[in-house]
This record gives sequence, structure tokens and C-alpha cells, in this order.
Amino acid sequence: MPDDFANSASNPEDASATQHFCAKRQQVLRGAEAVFLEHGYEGASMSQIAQRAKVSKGTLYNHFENKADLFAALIDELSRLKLATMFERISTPEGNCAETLVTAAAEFITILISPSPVGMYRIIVSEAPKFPHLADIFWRYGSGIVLRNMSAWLENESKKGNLAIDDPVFAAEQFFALCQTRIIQRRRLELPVDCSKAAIQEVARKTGDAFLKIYGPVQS
Amino acid sequence: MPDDFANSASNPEDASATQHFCAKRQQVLRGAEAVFLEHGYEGASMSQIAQRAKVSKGTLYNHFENKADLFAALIDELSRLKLATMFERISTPEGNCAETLVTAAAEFITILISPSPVGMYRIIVSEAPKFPHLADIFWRYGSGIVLRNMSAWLENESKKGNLAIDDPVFAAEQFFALCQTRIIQRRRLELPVDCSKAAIQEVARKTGDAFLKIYGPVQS
Amino acid sequence: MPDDFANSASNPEDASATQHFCAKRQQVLRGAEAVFLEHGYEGASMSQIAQRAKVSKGTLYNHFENKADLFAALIDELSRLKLATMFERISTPEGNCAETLVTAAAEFITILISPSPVGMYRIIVSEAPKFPHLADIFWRYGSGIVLRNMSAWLENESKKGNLAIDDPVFAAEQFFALCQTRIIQRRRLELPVDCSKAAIQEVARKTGDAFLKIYGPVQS
Amino acid sequence: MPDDFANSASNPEDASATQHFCAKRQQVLRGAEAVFLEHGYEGASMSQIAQRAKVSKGTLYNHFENKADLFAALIDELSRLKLATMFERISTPEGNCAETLVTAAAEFITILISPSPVGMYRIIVSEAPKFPHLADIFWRYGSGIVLRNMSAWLENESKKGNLAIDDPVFAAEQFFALCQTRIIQRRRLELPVDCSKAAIQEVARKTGDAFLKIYGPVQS
DNA sequence: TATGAATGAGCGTTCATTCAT
DNA sequence: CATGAATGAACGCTCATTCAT
Repeated sequence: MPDDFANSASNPEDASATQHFCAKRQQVLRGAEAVFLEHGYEGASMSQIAQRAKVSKGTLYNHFENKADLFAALIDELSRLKLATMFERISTPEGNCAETLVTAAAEFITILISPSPVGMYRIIVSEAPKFPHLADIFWRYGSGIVLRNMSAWLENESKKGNLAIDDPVFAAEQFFALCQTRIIQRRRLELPVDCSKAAIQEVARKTGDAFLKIYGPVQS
Repeated sequence: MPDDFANSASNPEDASATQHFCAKRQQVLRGAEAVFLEHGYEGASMSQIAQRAKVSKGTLYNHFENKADLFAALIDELSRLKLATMFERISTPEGNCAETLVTAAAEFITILISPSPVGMYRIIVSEAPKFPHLADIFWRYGSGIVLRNMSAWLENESKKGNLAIDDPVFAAEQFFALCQTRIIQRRRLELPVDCSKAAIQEVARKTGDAFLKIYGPVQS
Repeated sequence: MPDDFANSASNPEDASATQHFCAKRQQVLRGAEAVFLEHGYEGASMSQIAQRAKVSKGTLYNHFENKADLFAALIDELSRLKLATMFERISTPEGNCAETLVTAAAEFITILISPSPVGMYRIIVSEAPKFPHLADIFWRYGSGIVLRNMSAWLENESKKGNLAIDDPVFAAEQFFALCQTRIIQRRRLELPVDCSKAAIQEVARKTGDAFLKIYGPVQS
Repeated sequence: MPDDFANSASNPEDASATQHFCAKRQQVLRGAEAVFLEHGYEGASMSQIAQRAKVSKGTLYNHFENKADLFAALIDELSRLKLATMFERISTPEGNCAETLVTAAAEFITILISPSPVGMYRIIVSEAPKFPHLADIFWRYGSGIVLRNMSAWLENESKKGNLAIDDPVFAAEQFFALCQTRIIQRRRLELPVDCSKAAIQEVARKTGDAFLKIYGPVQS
């Protein structure tokens, strides 16, 4: 939320993110969110969206040029606000290193298997060839944020001698790759998988353990 | 093609995979493959498919009940034949353990970023809520095969003392999660990423190294 | 049209009959009337109707849910307005009894062999298994009206001693069955038949004579 | 049945009625009967007919030029065989005059409300504008037969002094018009109506009574 | 002859988009 | 700015009919 304002203030080029705070526009976006995430881009119809948003079909076109534009605006907004906000909460760069890794892993998994990010991932992956710009935004405000935070933290821990990392960016990517073991991957495919807190905690712990073994300082 | 016969011979239960060798049916499937993988399920139209397959629209319906059925048959065929064949080639269960890991990682990455598997992943992820059965097949004949092979091999290496693994299934999943670091993940989102052989080799090497650090035998 | 208001005023419950006076809706209904009565329900196509109504195909669906709904609305409207109006004009409950019978018979025949009622009869008979509700409406606002009027009149004449009828409802039904002798029956089958005024008058006269012989007061 | 052979022998012009006694052809006609009478001419599809007849679609076209020709052949056959046979059974030209009228009326009603004649009536009425020839055949071999028989019988009874009829053809038509009172008329519209034997008997009796009152000899 | 795959026109319906109100 | 009727192209699908086997 603070990032939203900060962002629009410091990045004057993307007027698109702040455009109007018009209530009708928000209504439309909420309808679009519900319908797009449920049915995909091609599967969603402007009539459905209008109905769900409780506005007329014409109103859609007063605020957005066409279906593609509405979709882009939605993904943009969801990435910058919803996703970014979720991810900002993750890194807690103080205290015990091993515990932090496990906590961060658990939080990352928990966020990524919740309905909205799963829906966003699905639609963005499937529309990536048609809307590469959106995949870019999704990445920058989604995984990107957390990757940047994480790599900075890793670098710091490395300096403190808690970890031995030469390429913190790649290490961060590996960490998040490991986080996706089992639960996230299967959830995205709607495969049956235990998503309980305990199951998440177990994957998180194994992820932390593994990461420490890869990058833990050599003990003599 | 030879694999096709092998497959149908060893799995006599899945008549669906071999159904007809009717040429027109194959034509339709190839048209469907091109159009579905390019435009997604909803984005593909039966007319396009007929055109691409160079058959009439009616012919589509002589071989498949409806769009969903054609789609299911296509994914089924692609998973069982194309994907499975690709993945069967991976495991090389002899020789040096560290080298095998790197080689397998490189092959896995190479396969997963090639156009067809990327397209399949996109369409299956996006249609998972509507076609959960297909995600299941895709998993079983895609990652599933390689996971099973890999976990068996890991168990074996563990017995030989080359690795120290207590949960080989989870370890295999972690290995493939690590393989997806950077290249695969970005490729699926159509993000700019270096897909050169060298880049793949680097990720593969780092993946092998990391895995060995996690599960390598404790050297005293 | 004036009858329309009368109708909607006296039957405040059937909002369906008066729904919109939207011009386009009327255009659609007139196109539907032309095409349905000419080609039957299954034989009529929505494209034809749109063309005849000089509207786009989409407009059809802005006013009616689907083909069946449009058909039902048309039959409903035709029965309540056109048919009912025609039949309301029949009964002339004053003057000489024998003459009234002949006049009513002639009017009834004349109405029932005119194009619209013949077309309606054909389509309703043929679609009765699929749209029983429409046959019911057609009967209630078609023959039903005239049957009710006629049986009331017969009862009255009976009381006056001009006729000797114990079951006026059945007698009315017999009267209209007799009216259908030759001309109406053949017309509905498109068989060659003399439909001249003279021919109608002759059947009407014979019908009146016959009815009087059946129900005329016993002359001592 | 005897009429069939007699007919085809004495009327060498209508080869169409006898064409083949080929079993396949009969199979096709039985399938066509089931489907046409259930769904109407436009509502029936050649595929349905082939399926119901348990032959291939191609076979339909080996025996009949097209859909219209198959339909015409079916109606022709049904009229000449089924309908005619049913109606031949009616007239019992001996014994008491009044009783004969009531019996004939009851038989006529019973036949006309049975499924096949109702279905035929529906489809022929609705397709009369498109297939006037079929309505003609239906009339000649349906009501026509019984009308001819009845008018001959009426003329005879008239000569015997049991009835006083100057136009026996018209009288016969009136008799059958009266027979259609209530039950037949409503049945054709699928309106709720009591079709029990008792109900039929009552209408038949009233019809006989009425007819006798119209044409009974003047009692002095 | 009997078959059923192939055809492409046409079906009922929905779509994204426009525009007069 | 909000509306929702109007549009016609395109959708998934079925049709009557043909023809190689």
C-alpha cells in the first residue's frame, strides 16, 4: 500500500497505474478480476465482466479502450498492489539466519498457493506470448521484489559470515526454485496435494535445510 | 514412432493412445496441436484447426465429439508420446554420480524450454481448473516419468554410498525444482533470458553442485 | 391495436402480452410471424427472421432469449391479440336464432380459413408435443373464446325456449365441429376446395340447419 | 393389406408403392417412420433416421433420392397401408342403423386418436404447403376411404328409408366432422382430454344421436 | 449394394464493440 | 459519464448429401 503511493510519486512515467480513483473504474476492475481470473483472458466475456461489476457494457469502454486494455490494466494493478504488497511482507532480515530462511520459505509458499496468485500465474503464463509486457510486470512486482529483497539480504548475511555466497542473485533464485518443490508446482496444476500448514512448514524446513547445506559457511 | 509401438505394446490398457492410425485423424491432431499450443484452448477456433489441418470442419466432428474432446485427445497423445519419449531419454544411470546429475539437469532444462513442452505447460496450467484430468496425465507422463526414474536412481546411488538420501522422492522433486531456476521459469513467462547451451550448462552445473552439497555423503 | 389496450386493461395480470412497445421488438415479431408461419418452427431460421425483420441477428437475442422463446412470444401475441380480436367479433346475440347460427358459422369459417389462422393452426398442431403450453394458449384465446361465448348464448336461447339444450358446452363444441365440415378441414390440408363466399354460405347454412334439427325445440 | 396388392395390381401407374420389398428398404422406412412422426419433417435428421433404422447413412441414399423423397415414400406407404387398413375395418353396413352410426363413430374416434394417425395428421398438416401431394394421398387413403364407404352406406340406408339424405357425400363429411368434437380436436393439440373408452363412447353416442336427428326420417 | 468418412453450407448463439440517448 | 440496444463477424456444431471403398 505505501509502495503504491511511493511508486506513483517516484515513477511519474506510469500514469496508467494511478489514472482515476473513480469508483466506477474500481468497480469495473473488481468485476474484471473476478471474471478474468476465473475464466482466463479468452474465456472471459465483456458482458460477464459488466454483469459482475454491476455496470453497463458501455461503461467498460468509457474507462478502457478494449478488452486487451482492460486486461492489461487489471494485471498491472494486481501486480503492483496486491502481489507487491503480499511480497513486501516476507523478508524479516533480522535474527537467526536459518530460522529466517525457513520463515521466508513458508511465507512465500503460503502466498503463492493462495487463490489470487495462482490465478494470476495461470493467466499470465498462458497469455505470455500475447501480452509479454504483462509477464514482465508480473515478474517485476511479483517474484522480482522478493528476489531483490532476498538477494540483498543474502549478500548481507554473506558479509556477516553467516553464509558463503558468491552470486547472491542466483542463490536467491535457487532459494525460490526450491520453495516451489511439490506444493506450489502441484497447486498450479490443480493436482491433489497436501496444502496444510504442517505440509507447508515441512517443505519450508527442508528448503531451509537444503539452502544452508548449499550455502552454509564451511565449518572446520 | 517406434516408441509409439513400444508404448502401446507395454501398456495394453490404454487403447486411447493408439486408437486409429487413420491418416485424417492424425491430420486433425496435428492441426489441433499447432492451433491449441499457439492460441490456448479458448483462443483456438475449430475453423482455424480445420484450416490448419486442411480438412473440413465437419471432419473434426467425425473424429472427435467436440472441442473439449479434441483438446483432451491431443493433450493425452502429446503427453503419452511426445513428452514421455523426450523424458525417457534422460536418465543415464551409470558412471560418475556428479556428472550424471549435471547431464540430467542439462537435458531436463533443454527439453522443458523447447517450444512444445513450453506450449503444453502454458495451456495445461491455464486449463487446469477446467480439465484437471489433463493436468494429471501431463504430470504422470511428463515430470512424473522423470521423477520416478530419478528417485529410483537416487535410491540406488544412496545404497551405493554415493549419496545420503532418506526421502528419494522428495529429493528428486527438489532436484527438478532446482533445475527450473532462472531459465525454465523465465522462458515460461516469455521473459528475456539467455537460453544458449552455455547458459543451460551453467545452470545445470550449479544445480548439480547444489544437489551434491545437499545430499552428498558426509566427508570426514 | 385498440383491442390491445382493452385487453391489457381488462387482464392486468398478463404483462407478457404488452411487455414493451419497443419498435424493434415489434419489427422482430413481425419478421418472426412471416417466417414461422411460412416455414414452421424447425424450418424457420433465425437468419431468415432477422433478414425479414430487417434487423441484425444479434438484435433477435437482445429481445428474446432464444428461438423457442421468440416462437412462444409470437404465438402468445398472435393468440391474444390477432385471434382473440377476430373471434370477439363473431357472436351477435340478438335477433332470430336460426339466422344468428348461420351468420356465426359463416364468420367462423371465414376467419378460420384466412391465412393467419390456418398458418397458426398448422404450426401449433405440429409443435404441440414440444410446446404444449402454446397449444393451450392458442386454444384458450382462439376457439376457447368463441366456445365460451357460443355456449353462453346457447344457454340463453335455451332458457328463452328457442333451443332445447341440456349440455350447452358440448353443443357449442358440436356446432364448431360442424362448421369445420369440408372447407376448413380441406383448407388446412391445402386440398383443393371451393372457398368462395357462396360455398362458405352454403356450409354455414347446412350447419345452421343441422344444428337446429339437433337442438331445435320439439315442435308438437 | 389385401387392398395393397389389389391396388398395386390394378393401378400399374404407381410403381412407387411396390418398388422393392427389399428388407433394407423396409428397415429404412421403419426408422423414418419413428423419427419423422416424432420430430416432424424439418426436425428429423437423416443421421437419426439411419441410426434408428440401424443402417448407414449411405444406404438411405441408395433407396431414396433425398430427404424429401424418403418422406414422401413414407407418407405414401403409411397412408396406403396403415391408415387405409385401419379405416377399412370401420364400416359395418348391416344391422340397426342407429347402432351402426354409434359404432362407426367410436371406431373412427379410436383410430384417429391413436399415436400413428395423430402423428401423421400433425406432420401432414404442417408440411401441406411444401408437400401438397402428400396431403392429397393422406386424404384419399385416410378420411377419403371412410368417407366414400360411409356415403355409399348412407345412400343405401336412405334408399331403405332408414335415413332421409339428399347429399350423402356432404352428410358423410358432417358425420365425421361431428366425430371430431372434443376428443380428436383436443388430442391433436395435445390438450388434456379424457380419452377413456367411456368418454369415446359418450361422444360417439351423442354423435350418432345428433346425426339421426339431422337425417333421421321424419316421423309422423 | 452397403458403408461411413468427408464435405461445406448453414444452424442457433455469443462476441467485442459502437453509439444514440 | 452511464446506459443498453444494435451490429455483424465469428463461434461451436449439425446438416443433407457425396463418393471411394
